[in-house]
Amino acid sequence: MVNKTDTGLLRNHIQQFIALNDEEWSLLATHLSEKTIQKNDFFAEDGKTAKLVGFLLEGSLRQFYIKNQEERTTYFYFENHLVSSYFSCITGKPSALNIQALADTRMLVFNYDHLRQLFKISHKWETFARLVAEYLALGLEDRMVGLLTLSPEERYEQLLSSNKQKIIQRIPQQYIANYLGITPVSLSRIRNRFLKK
Amino acid sequence: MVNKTDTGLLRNHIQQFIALNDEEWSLLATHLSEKTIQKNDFFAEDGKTAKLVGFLLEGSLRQFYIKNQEERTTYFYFENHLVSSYFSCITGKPSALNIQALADTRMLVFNYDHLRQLFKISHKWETFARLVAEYLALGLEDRMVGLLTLSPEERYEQLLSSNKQKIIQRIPQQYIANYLGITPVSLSRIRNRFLKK
DNA sequence: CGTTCAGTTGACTAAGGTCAATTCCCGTGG
DNA sequence: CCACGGGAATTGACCTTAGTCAACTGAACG
Repeated sequence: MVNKTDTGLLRNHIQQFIALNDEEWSLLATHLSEKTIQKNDFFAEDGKTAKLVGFLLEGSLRQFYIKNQEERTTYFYFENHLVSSYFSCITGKPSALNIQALADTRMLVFNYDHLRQLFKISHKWETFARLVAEYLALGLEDRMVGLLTLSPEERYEQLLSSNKQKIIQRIPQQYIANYLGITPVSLSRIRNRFLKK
Repeated sequence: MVNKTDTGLLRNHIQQFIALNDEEWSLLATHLSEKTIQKNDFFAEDGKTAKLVGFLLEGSLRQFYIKNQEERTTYFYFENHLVSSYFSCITGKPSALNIQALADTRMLVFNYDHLRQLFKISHKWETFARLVAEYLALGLEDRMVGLLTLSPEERYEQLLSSNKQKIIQRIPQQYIANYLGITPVSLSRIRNRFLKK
């Protein structure tokens, strides 16, 4: 059911945060399973409590909130990254956000509650959880500062020159606009202005 | 030098995150000292590596970035809260932000490196560090979603109806405007529109 | 070929930014 | 007690840019 190549990718990913021997790794590895999501189906949905953490093997996902019937995209996920409705997992409350597959998607999944057990009994897994939270906070800070200090046009230019080329290459323009906090129409104009420079 | 009432406040604050017995507490308590900062002086400064974590006893501080010679306020600190240039502490790199006293300020301080030692040897302090990071990430997510989904006017209304009354009451309007991502002139107009409703 | 949906373009509107003048508030010194 | 100075906040005039709505284009697909 779960193949060794895939679990190896996840292990490598986690080992960017902490060093693991086989025994420590098996604490999580024995609880992995595989999950596929069809394009446009949801990994997490507004109002539902999310329990699963995923590790993306193939495909991509889009994370968004809904405010006044409008979507606001906050994140894109690609291969080799962990995916979760983080705040629902750690608080146990219903998710306020949606995570939807932009393409047919394959992932390894485990239950966050199991991870929670692990970091109660294992200092090392607790360290992992800390580092993930710190990593997340760093990313959020970055995004917040961008929204606070840059105009939509500057945010687009920053995206172009960032290491997030995957977003430019693989995400439809309307979602990129949404991610930048503007309408698709405005993004089109910004691109137009930008070409003329 | 450090009085028991003050350290008690910090212990209470930390115990909102984790339970501590006297021995565990003393691991940190023995490394506390007091620090005062005059109004307009800095607790952390752009370009300098920050090592200290503070616990605010009296006063208030403002945290801001500087982009194109303009300040962008991201946070206000009040009594009974931890203060630090978090990302400088955890990464060891120079701080990108400034933390400046808005009034004469008194705090307890300890060195982040000491805390880092603690969570290497103590699972419980590691848990504390995780919970702080999670708390921070939650707050940042909230702020980011606000910037992405609300207009400046809506952000101001949200601030009014939030549990952040201290900001309204104690922070000069120009800094509030900056925190909302707008100019003082615009905030003044928004307030004016708001009164007429 | 049509159908559909993403992206572009045009005309108009709304809201915040900019710059400058004015008012308000508060503390200081005569 | 009043006059003055300085900083914060307000107000007015004008500018810039994103939003809205609608029409149009173009590529993908059956």
